[in-house]
Amino acid sequence: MGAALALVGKGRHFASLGIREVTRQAGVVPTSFYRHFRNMDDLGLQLVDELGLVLRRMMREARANVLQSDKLIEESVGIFVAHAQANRSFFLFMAQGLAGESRAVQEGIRSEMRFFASELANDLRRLRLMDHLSDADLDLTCDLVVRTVAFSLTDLLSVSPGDDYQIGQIRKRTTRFLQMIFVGAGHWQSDGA
Amino acid sequence: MGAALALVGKGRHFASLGIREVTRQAGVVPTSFYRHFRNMDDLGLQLVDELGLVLRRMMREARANVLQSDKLIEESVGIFVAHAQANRSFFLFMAQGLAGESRAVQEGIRSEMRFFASELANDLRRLRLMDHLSDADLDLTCDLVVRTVAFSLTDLLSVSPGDDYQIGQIRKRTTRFLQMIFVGAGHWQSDGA
DNA sequence: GCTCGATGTGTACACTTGTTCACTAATGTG
DNA sequence: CACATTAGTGAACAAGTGTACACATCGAGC
Repeated sequence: MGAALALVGKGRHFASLGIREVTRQAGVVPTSFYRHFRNMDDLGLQLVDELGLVLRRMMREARANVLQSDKLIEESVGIFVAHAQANRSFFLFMAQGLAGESRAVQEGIRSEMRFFASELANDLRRLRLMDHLSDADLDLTCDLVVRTVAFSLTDLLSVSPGDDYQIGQIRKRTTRFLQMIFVGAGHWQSDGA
Repeated sequence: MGAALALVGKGRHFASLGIREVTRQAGVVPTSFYRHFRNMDDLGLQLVDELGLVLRRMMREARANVLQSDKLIEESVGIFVAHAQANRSFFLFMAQGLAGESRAVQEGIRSEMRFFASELANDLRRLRLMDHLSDADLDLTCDLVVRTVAFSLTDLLSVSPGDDYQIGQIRKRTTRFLQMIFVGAGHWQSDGA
């Protein structure tokens, strides 16, 4: 799994990886692959599981550091950007998988995103922010937020990892996106008028 | 190019296609490939160009049918969904390319999206909607709108083409996303307070 | 009518690929 | 200690891959 991630990190697309290629990168003979996975899709699914752990770690850190609700959005985006850089390959895999070849991987990533959105909704409820929104509308908002952040991933991962200026730009832009969404949510009336 | 699109439409990922595979689908001998393209990346770039045409056609239709600004958002989303279904393979290719293997294709698609966003900004300016926004903030809004729609593509393309119920759900949800964004834009003050 | 450029064909070569099978080295439990 | 399980090995095979080269076909313009 580490070898596959490494290849993805080097710019390859997961869908184009082969068993031999992965085992070569892992410094292991091709047949060893079958000791751990039935095929590449299987490997992908297990990577999705690990991706879940990464996302949960990120959430935990966000919750710990964003208690003072002053610059809530800005801080959260900062943490996201930091994790995206620290786990570049994982997030590359995630961005690729959303439109990937394996339906199962696709569904897995989508499901991680749904989970993330629902946790965000819980947090907002607990903090008594957005109290005027119905449950459905809060879900809508959080879904939109998660999508927006996920799309920023694409920007983030397309600039070279060391380009701090561009990364800063993306962070600022993403922050403004979220601010605009929350302004919209703040003035939202459920009938949609 | 048609053959490559056909394979993408059948669920394959563009990054995993090979020259022989494409020519086989095209009913042509492998060496013929080189009469038209230098390699697969080249093919991808030419597909991006054609994708540009598809998007422009969509824009033209949207402009023609959405003059009465009553249900502007709803109608636009409807047209988008219709085109996404009519040109399924093209949009699949677009969704894949955003996190694809070829940096050039990636940049090409991103550039098409920027163009789309700037055209949208022009239209909104011309219709005198969002008149209180600065140029930069209008660009921000349109960028967010285009991203949101592009992400919906992923949802749209992951359900089977005939599943009208789910497609309707996605259309409604996307519409609400855009409405929320525009509510946010309507109450936006450029200092970001 | 002839030539030329564009398109397609057939053959060939050197690799790479997925998967199989029988075998070996290490590991931790009784 | 012996034993079973787990992870890794090496050789082998049929099939697929990218690319090169010389040759065939065909339609447009002089």
